[in-house]
Amino acid sequence: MFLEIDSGSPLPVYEQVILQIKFSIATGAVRPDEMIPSVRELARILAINPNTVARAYRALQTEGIVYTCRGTGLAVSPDGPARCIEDRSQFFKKRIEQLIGEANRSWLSESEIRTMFEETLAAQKEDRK
Amino acid sequence: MFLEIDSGSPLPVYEQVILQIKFSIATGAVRPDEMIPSVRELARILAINPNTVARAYRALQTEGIVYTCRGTGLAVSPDGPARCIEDRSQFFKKRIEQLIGEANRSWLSESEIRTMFEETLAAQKEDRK
Amino acid sequence: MFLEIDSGSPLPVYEQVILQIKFSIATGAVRPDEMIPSVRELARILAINPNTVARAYRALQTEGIVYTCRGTGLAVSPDGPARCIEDRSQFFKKRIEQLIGEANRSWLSESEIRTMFEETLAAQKEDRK
Amino acid sequence: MFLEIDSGSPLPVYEQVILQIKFSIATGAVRPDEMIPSVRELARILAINPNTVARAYRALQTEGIVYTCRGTGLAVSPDGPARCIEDRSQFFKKRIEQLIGEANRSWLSESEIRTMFEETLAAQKEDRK
DNA sequence: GTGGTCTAGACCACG
DNA sequence: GTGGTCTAGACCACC
Repeated sequence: MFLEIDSGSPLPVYEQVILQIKFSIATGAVRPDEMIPSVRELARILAINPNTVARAYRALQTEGIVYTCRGTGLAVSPDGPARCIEDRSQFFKKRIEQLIGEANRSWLSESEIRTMFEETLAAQKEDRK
Repeated sequence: MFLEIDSGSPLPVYEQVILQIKFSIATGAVRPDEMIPSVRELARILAINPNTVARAYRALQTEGIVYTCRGTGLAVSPDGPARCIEDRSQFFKKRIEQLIGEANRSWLSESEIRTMFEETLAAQKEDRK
Repeated sequence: MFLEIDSGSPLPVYEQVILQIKFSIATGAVRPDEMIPSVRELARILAINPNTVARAYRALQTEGIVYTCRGTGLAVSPDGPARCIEDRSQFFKKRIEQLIGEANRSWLSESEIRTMFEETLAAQKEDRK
Repeated sequence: MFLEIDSGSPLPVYEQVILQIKFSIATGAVRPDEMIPSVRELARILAINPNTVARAYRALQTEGIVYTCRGTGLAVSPDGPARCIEDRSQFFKKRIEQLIGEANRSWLSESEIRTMFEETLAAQKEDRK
């Protein structure tokens, strides 16, 4: 399990934690009934306030992605992976829809936006090498 | 000149106004030294708070995209179009970088994100027919 | 609109706030599209921390009971009343089921538990006179 | 002696154990000077943490409901039954008072709450058939 | 050790 | 003025 917080992102930290945990579950890094890091531990690792982590965990719990084992911590729900894969998909679909919607409203042509997209994709691919 | 506000968007209203005005200038809908709508008029047309419009106009002014004609209103600067075209480009590049950055952090593959992008592009194209 | 917090209750304060707001909506004290008290105001009235109120309000929002008017506050959703009436019902049904379940497990007879119930009902009725 | 733990209950497990033991004593399933199950045995039977059972037993001991037989275990005090019957009564009275108090604060009418109560009573009676 | 609640106070974005 | 985020630190219940 490997989490990454981008403090420069417009997304609030607690939402990034939610997403990253979901992604970890979606990719199978944490399996059903396995425990996720404790609030305090994750807070220490990410160097953020435990309350921020707790808030993210609370959201995951009310969503039914994880469940509490009283006194011992939080574990991934049996149907967690399926939901997380779906969520990830939905998340990016929404973002892309917004992006393209704005492009349309700004009269950017289809080919212009596609070019930008492909260029950025290629550039980031290069970065990761 | 044709503006469109999406109240459901995560972008704050005043930013949408800024963008839409810039886009109008970039596409040539308003030309240098032409006047843009008054604060009150635009607020009425878009059914939003005049303060919000005023804030957007203030930003455009400090950016030098528009200039004041004492007593009569605001007009597009001579170098407005060039700057707006550049801004629009920068705006979308940043958005796309964020999107792809998040996709990477979530372990979404290049082909998955591209598929989503192309599907949404095709879907919205269909909608506009 | 009239809210009452019982600091001696086993229910956490923020949940009491959620319930009381829901009850106010259920009984029609606040109508759809009407605004509910601001976070700071309610915190002052109830003499609790604004964060506690904010947490309750956040929950109501994610439940779709209220919606945000950016920069101005929170208002009751169109379908808020219906949902709140249903919620209130569900809440008490669950509590009663738990109570009677425990009574059964403790081998308390039906008549014994009914007697207690009616006595308490009568006693509290007397109190309110 | 027959104990039942509801892991979905909002009551903590150790309290459920205390209650169930008390109820067993109240109904005469275990008589004065008879021994109650050992910590390990009960933990095994209920499939819960021995620490949880130990905590419940400690509470029963400090309340004087049970006493230690050095080296052999715990037995019911001579005045155990009387105290347990009283405790059971007090427990349910408190619960009912809370329930009706909340119903009042939520503006639920006397007849509404009574109807719910009687319906649940009838439903659970049906279930046990 | 675990999560959960609550307080206090700072800062930001929005209208 | 509004809500939203984040930090810091205290206290509690549970296992």
